[in-house]
Amino acid sequence: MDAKRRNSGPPRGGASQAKRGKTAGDWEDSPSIFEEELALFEEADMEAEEREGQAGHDVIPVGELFSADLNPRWRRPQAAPLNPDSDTLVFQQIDLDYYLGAAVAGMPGQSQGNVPIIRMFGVTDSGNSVCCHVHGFAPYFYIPAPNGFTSDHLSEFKRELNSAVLKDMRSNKDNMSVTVLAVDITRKESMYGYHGKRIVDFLRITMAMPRLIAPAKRLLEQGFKFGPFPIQSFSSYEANIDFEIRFMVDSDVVGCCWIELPKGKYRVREERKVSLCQYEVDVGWTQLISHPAEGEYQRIAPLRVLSFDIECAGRKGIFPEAEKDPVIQIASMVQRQGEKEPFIRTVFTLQSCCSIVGSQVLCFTKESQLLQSWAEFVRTVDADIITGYNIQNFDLPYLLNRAATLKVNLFPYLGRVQGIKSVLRDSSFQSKQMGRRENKILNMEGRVQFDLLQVLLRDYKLRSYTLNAVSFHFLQEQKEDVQHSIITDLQNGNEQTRRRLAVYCLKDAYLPLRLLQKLMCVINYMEMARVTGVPLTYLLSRGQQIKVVSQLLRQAMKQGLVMPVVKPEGGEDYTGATVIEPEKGYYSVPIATLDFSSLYPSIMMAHNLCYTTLLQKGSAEKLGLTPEDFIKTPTGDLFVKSSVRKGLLPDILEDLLSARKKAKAELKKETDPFKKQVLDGRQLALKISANSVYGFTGAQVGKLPCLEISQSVTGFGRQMIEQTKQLVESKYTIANGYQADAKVIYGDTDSVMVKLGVDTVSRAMEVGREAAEWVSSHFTPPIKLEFEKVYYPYLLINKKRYAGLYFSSSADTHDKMDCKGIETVRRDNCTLVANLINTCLQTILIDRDPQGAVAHAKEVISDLLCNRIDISQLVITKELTRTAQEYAAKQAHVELAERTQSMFWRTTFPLTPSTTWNNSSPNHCSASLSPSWERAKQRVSY
DNA sequence: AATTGGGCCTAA
DNA sequence: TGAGTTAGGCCCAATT
Repeated sequence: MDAKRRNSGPPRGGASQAKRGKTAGDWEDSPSIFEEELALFEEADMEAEEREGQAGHDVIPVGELFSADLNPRWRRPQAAPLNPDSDTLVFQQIDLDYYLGAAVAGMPGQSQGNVPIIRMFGVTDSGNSVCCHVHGFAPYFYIPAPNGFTSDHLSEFKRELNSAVLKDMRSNKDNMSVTVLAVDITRKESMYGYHGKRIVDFLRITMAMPRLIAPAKRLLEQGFKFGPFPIQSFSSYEANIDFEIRFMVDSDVVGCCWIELPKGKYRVREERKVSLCQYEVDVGWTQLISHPAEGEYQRIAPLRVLSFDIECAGRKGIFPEAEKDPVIQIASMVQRQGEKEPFIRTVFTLQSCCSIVGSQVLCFTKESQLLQSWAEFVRTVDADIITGYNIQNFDLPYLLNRAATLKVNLFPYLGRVQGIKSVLRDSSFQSKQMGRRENKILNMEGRVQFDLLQVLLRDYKLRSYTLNAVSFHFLQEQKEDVQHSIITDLQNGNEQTRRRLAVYCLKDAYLPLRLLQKLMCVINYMEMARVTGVPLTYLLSRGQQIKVVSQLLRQAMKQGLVMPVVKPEGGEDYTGATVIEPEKGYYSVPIATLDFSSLYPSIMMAHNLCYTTLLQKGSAEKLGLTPEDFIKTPTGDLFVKSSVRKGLLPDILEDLLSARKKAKAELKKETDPFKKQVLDGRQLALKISANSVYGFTGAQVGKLPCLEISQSVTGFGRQMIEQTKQLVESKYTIANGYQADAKVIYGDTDSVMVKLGVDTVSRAMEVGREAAEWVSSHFTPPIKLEFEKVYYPYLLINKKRYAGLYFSSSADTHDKMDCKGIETVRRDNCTLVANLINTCLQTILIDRDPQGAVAHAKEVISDLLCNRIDISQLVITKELTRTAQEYAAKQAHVELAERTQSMFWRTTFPLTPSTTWNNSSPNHCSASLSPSWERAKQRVSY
């Protein structure tokens, strides 16, 4: 009955409370700033509550019972009555999926059997949640109509295909009789290749369910016979489009856009609600209005973001297992998007726990009740976005497995649809960009899982991805200091030690929120969803390709073009960019850098490179085109000019880049910091999207590879960088009256580094600007060479490896020391190496003292060899996951000894001028490793 | 002792 | 079922 006793924590009182917690054990070292922060929330809350007239919420109930009304803040604001005849419903859609269900009377579409129904979840301006069932949209795809096909053949085709699909089904558990809903003749054109605007008949085949598309496509491909036509194989178009994307493209809905349901055009569900949302409505797919993200529709609804963290009582030295080790605490924080601080801060604990000012502590005697109550809490709070750190692969799976072990049957319903169980699945995701990645997947209909770790892994290259390291890196803040090994001891202590643990747990729930805010993740992802038109969830669960496909389909639809399905066949790699042979060395003169901005997108625009403009073999002759109608790219591929037909890809790129220009201009004018963030997120999304179009065409295992485009792009790029070098070196010469002969000392892909022969940074900037403008005039717009920066001095070590002081904003002071490709920016070296090289580079570039750099390096090496450096402090290599850490720790000794010295001798010093370092015996270091080093190596070699 | 291929990570 | 591209440095280990 211990935990049933009402908790007797000290009365709320800010600092005194915090101090009291500190005396509880010897792990306490410094005062916790975080606790003071929490206390500040409390004060703000009290003021808010006085205004709102609510009861205080810092009561600490202890026991077994749980009520969803424990805290009035948990529930969403009361939803005003909605009358579909007189009220328009407007909400921001944040998640979109589909399900198969019985048709709803009065809604368009099939009425027999199960039909696909699109489901949109969202939030209104007043913070009420919405579940919107969209009816009447069915999946479809195209095939070219066979020769001689007329509308008389439609019904026979349909009947034959329908029976073929039915026969093909192994089981027909839905007892379907109609698989093919409709076949229509429609005038379309394939987007692949230019064939003289040959608009031909296509059959648009509408199926009853998305999963019937693939078999229908396969049957038509394998050879299909109907009516008087001979057996033939049909290629298919747009048969590989996700149903959600299909719907969004066709209805002009983009990710996270605002949706309006006009009065009189929708129905409200009262009794037959299936969701937990406040409003649940039905609408026909053609009745909804989708607002483009412009003007007032750029805004973001007050979404509820829930961040949580769990603690488990593991056994000594063993990673917790859900089958054996209990969940002892769950901390949750809920924040409205756009607000500065979380308005719900709560921790559920197993056994009693002293109060924590600024947060609500709920104690439970039974773990199963803790779990069930937390699930109830999630459903009550009705979060739109769920975040945390590694929740996808740890916290959520652990909770689910634990709940299953304890048979907490009401736990695994975490989504917004009643009766849908949240189930764990394994998935592996593989791409060249991110390698092979094993992930757990949990369905939570209507809530977006936004695991901060996944976001960071995708968007940031960091040395370490622990929450602690990440928080320090971005927030200059760290976790509460609690070692993993003592968590179980804290739990088994008393209500004070559990309080210590709860503060730690709360902070781990709080930090992801802070990071989300600092990095503007939600805003940036929403803007990406809006720009590319895919649902928010796709951005974290899918790759780059789907974003381009979504844009391509939208653009193609406007012009009556359809996208073929191509079977992936890996072929030869094609040639990429040129890297100009570097004139390695140290330059104590200003080096100007000229860059082609958005090189690949601008090449595609300038030369009208696209699927729709590609002239395949023999096409030019067949179509009777004259040489004025098309161009030949450096790789020998032919594309028609925009005067014949403007390409889709150039159109998309122009839209993206002009939208970016607009966003940047608005950004400059905007004063509201929140709107500024949105605009900045948008311009970033637009830039990234423009740059990924090229990659999409070159993705050989992709949705629509076209190597003619990608190799032409790189071909033009190679030609351009070469031409730029020649232009600059031919104009800026002594013969032409300049101070010296200019020399391009290096260049990579889209940039050239030029030694102009001037002595000052400001002069280099002037000449650089002028040169860039002059060179630009030799290229087709929008191709543009821009002056970007001056390096002074500049150390050019090798291809893709250099460092220099970066001057851009001012000619008097450098903005930063810029390092490319060197150990300082690589994550496969220990920090000792990175720091050492960084110091050496600073000494060389800022102090201009190469001997000083050598002296420093010698000193560190000697410290190393004489064991004056504590090796255990230097262990940082790859810490990509929690489990990788052990391995990294074991490897570090060896890496430290071996990499440091070999890297030293070979890379840095031969290039520093007038170095006297003895380079004659590169094995010197390893030969003189001390016995203790040898022993250390012995210990870790296995 | 030099060469080669794989792994890793970065530049653009 | 779905995964953007190539160029290139440097370390390591195996091979000649």
